Amino acid sequence: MLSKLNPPQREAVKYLDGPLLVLAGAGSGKTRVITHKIVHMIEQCGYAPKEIAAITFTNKAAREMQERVGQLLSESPTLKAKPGKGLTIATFHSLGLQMLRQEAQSLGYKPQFSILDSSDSFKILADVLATTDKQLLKRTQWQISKWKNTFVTPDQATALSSKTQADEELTHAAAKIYQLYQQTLKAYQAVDFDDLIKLPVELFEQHPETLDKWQRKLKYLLIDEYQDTNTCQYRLVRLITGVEGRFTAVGDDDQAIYGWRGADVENLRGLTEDFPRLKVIKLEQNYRSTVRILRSANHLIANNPKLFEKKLWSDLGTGEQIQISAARDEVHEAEAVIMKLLAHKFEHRTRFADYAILYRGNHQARLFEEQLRGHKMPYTVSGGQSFFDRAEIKDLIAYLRLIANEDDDPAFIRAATTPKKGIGNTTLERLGEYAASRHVSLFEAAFEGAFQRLLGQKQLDDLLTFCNFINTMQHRAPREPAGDILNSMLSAIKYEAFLYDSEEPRAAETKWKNVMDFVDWLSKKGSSEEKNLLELTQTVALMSMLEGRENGEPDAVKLSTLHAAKGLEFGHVFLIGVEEGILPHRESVDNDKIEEERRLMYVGITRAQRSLHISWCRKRKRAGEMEVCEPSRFIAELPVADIRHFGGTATDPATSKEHGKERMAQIRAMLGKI
DNA sequence: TGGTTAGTCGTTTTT
DNA sequence: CGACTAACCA
Repeated sequence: MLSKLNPPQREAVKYLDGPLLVLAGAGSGKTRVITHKIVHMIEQCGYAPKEIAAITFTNKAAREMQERVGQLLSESPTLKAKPGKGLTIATFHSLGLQMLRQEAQSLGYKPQFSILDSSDSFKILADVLATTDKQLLKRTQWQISKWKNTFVTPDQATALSSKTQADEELTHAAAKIYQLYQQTLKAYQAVDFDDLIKLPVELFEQHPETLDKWQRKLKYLLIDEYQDTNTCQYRLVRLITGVEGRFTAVGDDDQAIYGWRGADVENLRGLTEDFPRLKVIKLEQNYRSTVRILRSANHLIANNPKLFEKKLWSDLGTGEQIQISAARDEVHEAEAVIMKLLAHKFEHRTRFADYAILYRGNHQARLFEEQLRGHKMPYTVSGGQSFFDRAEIKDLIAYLRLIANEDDDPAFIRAATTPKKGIGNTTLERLGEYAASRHVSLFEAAFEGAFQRLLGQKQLDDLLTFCNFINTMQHRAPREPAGDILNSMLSAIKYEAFLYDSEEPRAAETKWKNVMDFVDWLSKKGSSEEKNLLELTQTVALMSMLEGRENGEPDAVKLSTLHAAKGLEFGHVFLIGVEEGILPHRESVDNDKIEEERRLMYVGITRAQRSLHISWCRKRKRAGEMEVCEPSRFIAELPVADIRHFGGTATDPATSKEHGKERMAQIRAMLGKI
């Protein structure tokens, strides 16, 4: 097995004498190192699968790694009998969830606590702050998250704020809100994403015996995308792997693109200080891209200060020049890119799946989706939570959350009111007031006689019908298959009829299809992992549907944000909207975040194996108004010899129209022949 | 209580 | 331009 690796890769796989940091440039085979190391440890070094945990950054990466390890294990001649069962391959968040679920009691939570996504916690904050000021709410949310990730308690936050002057009042207010927010979460028996990492850390620091238990359980950690680790996650790693540092961290400082989420590249440097015995291995051979693509990437990233010196090289041939096209506006850009893609596909006899269209912000996908649909081309959009953000899915999840955890008031409110079932604002307001005065959940309050006397007969009947329904589901959930319960729940609440009542037929149809997809996916997951509905509910909060749907469309053009594309590779990449204000994003330009934007561009470029097309618009519609755009400064940072402009450059707009037309006609003619 | 309508508001990236 | 909200009627 090791013969398939190059010398530094092999060294990284075999090294188990102490903490190891693998600095792996883009496309240098870092996943390969992790997967082979896992198998090597099981096969050659006597590790049991359940003693190893590999931590990835996204669910997608986790699933991919799971597959690759499974593949390697099944090929292994010595391990025929032993499957990789018990092996942990998970994101930080789902590992945290696993720990939290088992240790919930010692933190004052029940095991079936709810997990809130950022929009849930946003709503809670809006409630607590009693404001609709989005800016303020966003800032507060960000501040609280930052406090959580640096282990500042509400009390400490209050003390801290008195030292500063400028936004003392603001910070002080935020500290107060922080406290209320935490109390609210506890009352709902809910945790937010930050808590999933933070609470295990606190637990381990306060209960050495629990830490000891987990240290003995997880003997070795492999961490992917280490440059994206935040301080909290790093602390968790240090706790689990102990002073000996039983871990391999794999990362690339040039691909650090999650600084805004609290990830700190300093954690990479911190490793060398915290673990003096740290061994560093560099992987510098790129197995992915042509020389031109790689040279462009290197040339660009050379404008950033270096943390670790490394020189990536490739022997995959020079390859084509990088094409840089200017489009008249964003509609033309989408049109031109799709045309170009079709022509390219025809010319090179490739598959749809060989192409990716990458962009900075999710909304940029829309026009391209329209074009792709118009041309009947198969495509998939990856962009994280979009599926779970859909109203119809959130509706169902609200029911699931309430069934699993009756203290979850936000879920109660959503489920009680969608679809409408005669429970209106007045009823809920009274219920809320009563529940608050008695310090119980909405669900519990509904059953109390003192409250029931406050309602009219019809209101009470409607409310109790709903609560009794939830009660029934709570009893059935642990016993029956997830799929059965979901289906009977859907018919009980008449969800399909509700959709067709309140939507256009077409919209209702797609929504209902989404619901059915969701149900299918959950029931499959339930039976394959032998989990009941209650257990599934928590994991659902951490999933993005992407993985469930990807299987459906084997040969499709991939649309993805640059963030979501990290770790993936594509034969041919279109990098779109490469303009000032978008690729170095407006907000980042002011805030000293240019370097991270450059790394984002770097990530985009290095996704490409064979060809790269960059496009930008001379004009773009923004909030209904046409706005003049400039090409991104990053385009000027590419090596001149490796790029070729189409449709003119920033300083040379004259040729654009003629050339564009000519090129378009060419492409149309070519397509006509098919 | 629930649906409709006329205004307002604002667009990074994700677990 | 479109998504989301707050006041307004049935």
